[in-house]
Amino acid sequence: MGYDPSHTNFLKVYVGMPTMIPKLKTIMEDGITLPGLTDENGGAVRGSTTFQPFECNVPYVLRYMIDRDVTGAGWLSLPKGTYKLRKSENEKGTHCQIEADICYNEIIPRKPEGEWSKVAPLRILSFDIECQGRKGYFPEAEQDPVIQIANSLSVYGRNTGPIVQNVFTLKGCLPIVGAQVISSETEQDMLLKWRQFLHASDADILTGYNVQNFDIPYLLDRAEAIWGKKDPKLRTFTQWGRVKNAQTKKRETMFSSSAYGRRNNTETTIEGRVIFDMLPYMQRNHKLSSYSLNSVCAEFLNQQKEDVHHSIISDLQNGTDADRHRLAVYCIKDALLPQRLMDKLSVLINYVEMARVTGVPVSFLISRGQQIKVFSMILRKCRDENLLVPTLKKSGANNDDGYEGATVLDPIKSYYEVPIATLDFASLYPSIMQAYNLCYSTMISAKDATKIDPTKYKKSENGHTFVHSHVKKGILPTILEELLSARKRAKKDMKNAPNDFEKSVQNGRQLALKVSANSVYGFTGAGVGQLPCLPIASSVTSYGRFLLEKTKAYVEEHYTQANGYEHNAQVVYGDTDSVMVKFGTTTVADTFPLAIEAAEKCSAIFPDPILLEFEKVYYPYLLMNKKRYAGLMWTQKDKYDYMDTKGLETVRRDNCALVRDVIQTSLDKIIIERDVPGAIDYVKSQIADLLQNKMDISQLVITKI
DNA sequence: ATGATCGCCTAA
DNA sequence: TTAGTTAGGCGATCAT
Ligand SMILES: Nc1ccn([C@H]2C[C@H](O)[C@@H](COP(=O)(O)OP(=O)(O)OP(=O)(O)O)O2)c(=O)n1
Repeated sequence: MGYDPSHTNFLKVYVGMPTMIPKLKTIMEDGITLPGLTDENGGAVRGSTTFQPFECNVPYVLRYMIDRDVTGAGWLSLPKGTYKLRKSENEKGTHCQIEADICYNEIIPRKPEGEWSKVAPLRILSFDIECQGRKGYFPEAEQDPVIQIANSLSVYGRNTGPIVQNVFTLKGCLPIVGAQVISSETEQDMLLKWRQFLHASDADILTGYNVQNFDIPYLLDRAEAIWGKKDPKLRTFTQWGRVKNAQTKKRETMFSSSAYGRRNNTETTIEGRVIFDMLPYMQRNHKLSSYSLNSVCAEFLNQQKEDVHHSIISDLQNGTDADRHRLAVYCIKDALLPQRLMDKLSVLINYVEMARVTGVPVSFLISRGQQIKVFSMILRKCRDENLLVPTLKKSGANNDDGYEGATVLDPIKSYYEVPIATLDFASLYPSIMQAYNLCYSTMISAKDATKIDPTKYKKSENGHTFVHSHVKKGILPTILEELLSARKRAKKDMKNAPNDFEKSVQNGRQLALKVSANSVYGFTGAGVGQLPCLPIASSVTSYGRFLLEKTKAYVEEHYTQANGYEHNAQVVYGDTDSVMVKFGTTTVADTFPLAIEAAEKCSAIFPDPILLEFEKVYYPYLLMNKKRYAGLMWTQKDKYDYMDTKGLETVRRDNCALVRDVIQTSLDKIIIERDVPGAIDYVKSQIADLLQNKMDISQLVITKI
């Protein structure tokens, strides 16, 4: 399917969902407004109340075909309404801008399941460049030219592998089996030929490994260096997109979040093509000790790549056609691998789902964080319900001292050689928000509460008041319903996965949706954010603390000898939403029925959809400290699943290999073989070896970023 | 010597 | 319009 560039030009839409809000809709009887959405709670009411409706031209709406045809996100279409227009003057004339929150997410009807890839056969171009000279980023230097560009073009949803593989080389190169070799005598010629190929390939998605921060900017900077800013050839070269005459532009951005860390990125805009770099994808979605393409491929593709050390690249380039052939083979491999990773890990399918559920363009899923997703969902729902979302004032030093979080029960540290059952709330915080209808749109002030019928609201554990869902169902609970049902689908797919690898892919998908659901709660507690509302966040955690305490008390009071059970149950540990219970039973089989019953009985005393689940038994169980334990995990009566380790050195990445290995081996001895003396002997012998310098130094290396 | 604080990473 | 949340262990470093 060809791409019609006219779609990328300006599209006429109404833009809405203003952030400058004259007055919030009053939805309660008795004239009570909902402070969660008014200026009372920090919302800024700015601007006048009367503005004319108008139309405007919005560029970039259809920038990405993947969002136009597949996710439906990326639209700015909003209902006709009254919005504020901000005018500014400059030498070119009057410039108009709408003061509006962009609703990214008009959902387009989805094609039947499984057919979308036929509807939009996305073309993926994976590429890699090779530079001569020093390792590093020196595009201006004479001696550091781009010497090769390898490409692999494939069509998503067709399991045919790459439909085109080629390599552009500077100077001659021997033919390569399965790939086209296009040689140039000058770097300029090579770059222009590559740019021509890019257009011919008409890729929807550009991928590679670290292309975002290296290959793409290097090509652009290099082009500028060899042609100079003024040369029309530079203008030609940088037209990579689908809009005629549009230059590819890059800019430096900074992104820092506690989850993803601090990152400096180069963001490049190519009209009509999404840059989807596999390196940041890997860093965000997989916890690894090394993110080199080599180790990632070893892990996920069971494939090693031949490495050409950068110090000999120059010699090879200056050598014969056969030498350059060796380089090219290596380069092609590097271009192919990211695309294969993408395929194997179902990256696009999973990200398209996430984009659809949350209503943000796919590109945001790599370049932005959780806030934009939640905000986008809020805007979407609010638009449906005719609610307005305020723009809060830039809150300088807002809520300095945070709020109280979850309880972690004091562990009774021990090595338990009896079964310990784990009872766990399913999606605790999201289900709390649903059960108690916690939302911006349902919160009322204490003063207002006195004015209405007490059957209509409930005070949370820490004193904030929310109306019941029969009065007004909250926005956030509705959003959570959707997220959790998406997660349920993912969990089902995980259960039905044909093999372990597919299972782990589905597990990643399921976990990503879980994090997004938990981020709805996190969003309300994010002091630096678009719409913080600490009363909601702290109510959620206070309910959580309450539920955990109740559960512990119920189990310990109910499962007693006085009530006719063989032993008194004891909660030995618990964290946020789980309790570890020693029922006093000695076999896994005896523990199951008790645990199942306990979970059911507890669930019954809590409102829907709060659900306490019996998930697993640990037997044996080594409880070291808060957030540090290990145990053999049983989800079925007859055989254990694997050893589950939490918080111990073996699952941390800030240790040297020796520490990890020694602890892993001793844990194996203690928990699987149940040989404590053996473990002690082993550790002693290892220490002796260490003190006598018998250890390999590589075992002691701590790798830091 | 010893307790407070910081950096890092993880559990939830 | 950059950035979900709190709790908490453990080793290193600082302040006394
Ligand atoms: N990244 C996370 C993980 C957890 N939590 C909070 C909200 C969760 O509801 C609660 C319990 O976390 P769990 O890891 O047990 O996960 P859930 O209960 O949400 O899901 P499930 O137990 O169904 O896997 O802790 C959070 O805010 N952010």
